Amino acid sequence: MAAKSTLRDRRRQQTARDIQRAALTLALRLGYDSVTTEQIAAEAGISQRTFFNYYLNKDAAIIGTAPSFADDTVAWFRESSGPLLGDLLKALRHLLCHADLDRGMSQLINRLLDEAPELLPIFYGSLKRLGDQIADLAVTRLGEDARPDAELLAQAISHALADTFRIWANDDAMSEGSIVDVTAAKLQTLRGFLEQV
Amino acid sequence: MAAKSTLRDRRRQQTARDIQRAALTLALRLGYDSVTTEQIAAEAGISQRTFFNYYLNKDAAIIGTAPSFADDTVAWFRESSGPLLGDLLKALRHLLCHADLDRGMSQLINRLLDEAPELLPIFYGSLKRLGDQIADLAVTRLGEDARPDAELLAQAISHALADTFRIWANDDAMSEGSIVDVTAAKLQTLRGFLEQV
DNA sequence: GCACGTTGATGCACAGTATGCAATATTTGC
DNA sequence: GCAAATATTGCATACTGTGCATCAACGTGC
Repeated sequence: MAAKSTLRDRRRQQTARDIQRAALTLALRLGYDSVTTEQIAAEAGISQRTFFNYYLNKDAAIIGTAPSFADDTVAWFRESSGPLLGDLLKALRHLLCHADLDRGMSQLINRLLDEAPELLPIFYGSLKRLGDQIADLAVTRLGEDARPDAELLAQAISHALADTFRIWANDDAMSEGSIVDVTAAKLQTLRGFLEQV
Repeated sequence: MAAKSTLRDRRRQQTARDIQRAALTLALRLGYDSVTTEQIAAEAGISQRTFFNYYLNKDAAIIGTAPSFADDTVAWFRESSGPLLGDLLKALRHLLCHADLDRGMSQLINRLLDEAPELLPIFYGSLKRLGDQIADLAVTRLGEDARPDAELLAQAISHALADTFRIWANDDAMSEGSIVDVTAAKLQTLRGFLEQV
């Protein structure tokens, strides 16, 4: 799952980042709608056709590619018998530990989201992939019948995580390690609301 | 906010439904990707240009237009001092009461979602509009500072509501009145998960 | 280091989405 | 009925996204 570290793969990853950076800076300068995929490709030094080899669409280029759970994390989760939410958060911790987060890029995304809130659905939608993975994990414990409930939980978690990312990106004093802690706190706030029936 | 019941508005609403029905049946018959907006327009008896006067894009035509809270519901909510979640659910009850739900159309949507799960994001995304309204309501109680938390709560509510709609559409024995009850139950299940840290 | 298989980059053609604009038809309010 | 307001439509156009064929670059086994 990790990069194979051959020249080809390193270049591939570099190009993917170049494209994302180009997309973000151009969108910040000219507005997301005004920027064309052709411009982004030009700025990244590739052809438009190659742009679509890297990202399925313009949205995806802005957000970049979300990380996935490592196989051993999944294996650990299936075996563990701790409390569900606690274990899910631990799995997230592993994920974030191995993914090397780029605060600079996150800040660009944040600035763009501030200027163009209509892009928020894209942002949250991008976390859907991660949310699906969380739901899959939860289903291994709850059983397939509970998938809708697992998805509801997973969606709440990934939403809270997305919020936390925005906080982290804008607060240099905040460590990567505390991301999941803040997410957990947000989820407890949510729990509080759900009790007020 | 409700239809002004002038000839023009009745026609407008009828055309909107015709388009949605055309979009759904064609998508079910031929597959969502294969259907073009031109085909949908033809099936609905209008021009392609008019199609885009009614819906901003192809996705929106499939989902239709989500209802909004009535002004008096909003007014009531601001004055009420009941528990937050309870009042939000009451507001939803009012909303569903006044919106005339079309089970047939909902069933079509459901069948389509079963065949093409890749459309689920569109479906949940369409509830974002409703989620935003719920968040706005909640913010009138919690204050603007708590908007991220309000949005987290609102998103959980609208997700649970969307799930419930799917159940309701496929279960003729289920009454409209019990929709919010089932939604509330789902939210309590979620609360249970959030306690398992 | 060389030849061969694999993978990536690119140009081109093309179908489809979506918007602006101007002309035309329909509805409404008076 | 008539004028103002609003809806529908055709047309031109910009842009997104895909399939396909070709060419260049890399990796591998020898």
